[in-house]
Amino acid sequence: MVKMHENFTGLKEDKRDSIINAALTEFATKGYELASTNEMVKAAGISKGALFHYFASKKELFLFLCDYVFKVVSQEFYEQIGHCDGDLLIRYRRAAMLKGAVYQRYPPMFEFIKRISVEKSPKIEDQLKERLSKMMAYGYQCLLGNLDTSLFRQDVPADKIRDLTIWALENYGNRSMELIGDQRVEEIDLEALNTDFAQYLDVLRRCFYKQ
Amino acid sequence: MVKMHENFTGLKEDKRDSIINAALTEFATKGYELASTNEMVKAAGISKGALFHYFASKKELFLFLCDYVFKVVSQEFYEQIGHCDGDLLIRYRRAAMLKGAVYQRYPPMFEFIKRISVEKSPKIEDQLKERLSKMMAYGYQCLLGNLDTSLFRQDVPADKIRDLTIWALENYGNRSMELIGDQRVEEIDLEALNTDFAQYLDVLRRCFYKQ
DNA sequence: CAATTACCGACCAGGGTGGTCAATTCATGG
DNA sequence: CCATGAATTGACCACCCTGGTCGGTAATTG
Repeated sequence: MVKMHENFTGLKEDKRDSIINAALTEFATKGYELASTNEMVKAAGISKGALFHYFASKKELFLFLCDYVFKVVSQEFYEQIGHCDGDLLIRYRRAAMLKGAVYQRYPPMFEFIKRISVEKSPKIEDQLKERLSKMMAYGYQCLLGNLDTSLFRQDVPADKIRDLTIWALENYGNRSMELIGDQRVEEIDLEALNTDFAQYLDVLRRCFYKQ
Repeated sequence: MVKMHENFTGLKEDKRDSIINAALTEFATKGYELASTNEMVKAAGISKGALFHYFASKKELFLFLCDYVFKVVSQEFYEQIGHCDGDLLIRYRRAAMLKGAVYQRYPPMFEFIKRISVEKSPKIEDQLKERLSKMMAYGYQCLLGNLDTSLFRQDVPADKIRDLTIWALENYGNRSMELIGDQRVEEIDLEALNTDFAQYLDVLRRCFYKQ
């Protein structure tokens, strides 16, 4: 009898992904306590027995997903942005592209992250908090560390410009996600999305940066 | 036997509010289907029988809350903003104050609205959608109708400035809500909150408006 | 071929669901 | 003071879903 996780990590990629995505979706939409393993196996197209063959318990599955998500986001996202450029807007454009790539493979991942960052179930609280704070600190550092604020216009505080930029673009990102949320992955018009995004970036550059 | 709602609307104000807030919170955190009437009565400090003495069913309670929330938001919020001034930033500052006032009386109200705008339960879908779209249209018109875009700088598109402003401030609002979410109502430092907010508004005015 | 592993799904006890209703408390007016 | 009717209670209902088990079958391996 091998360790349980090895049963799972040895699975074929598409099956593994479908289980991961089903579980992420369920946890993301209902939260830890109310998420149903029955719904997960139904959505993933496997049996109940199989799921508990891979993971000893719901809790173990959840924590595995956390670790997995954090690993993916760190490798595919944070590490690709970090310190690549001091220009906040360039960094953010890069972030948007990378986010799209992750989204294509694991659509529910960001919803999952959003959910677990407000999760309050005592059964997993401690272990989750620990993982989250590590993750947040790393993300914050990669996205906002080492910023070249000398690019900003100098007649207003740089930190305010930074905050407003992040907030506006975060909201823009969420709206885009919602808009494309219904469509199938193939039929998303990435071209149009990018030019639209570029226009907003251009406005921000004009208004917030030195001319 | 009077009509059920009249039983409820005739209640003493504090009792009524505590029931409303308990129900709003429960629906906001779990969504329609998973919200538990048992939890509501526990949080409101009334008996199960009392709740179903006021409302014939969970569904009727939910729809009552929708109507109630829409009435409050329309009267206390939208109508106080509408067309008061063409300046987007002035309008938004006013909106923030009003939001605070509503929040003091019904803390979970905005969470409830956020939740029902993504609610998908088929049992209430039609009736909810109808109410929501009416509400959205009215809110949009009051907040963004009749804007004086000639105040904006003219070298970038006015609609982009409007969008970015709204997004940034919306996010700012959410963060403030989260920050004060833990504190009790009395010990919130409104002074500090307002000056902080004013600083961000000032930056936006400097960067996005004609000088 | 046997042996081992991967997987299935009916099944379990326990707990939560929206809603009911006989019984009790309360308020009011005579 | 009681009589009356309304407000309120909470134990109770049948039902559904829960996380997890386990005897069995199918597939893989040596």
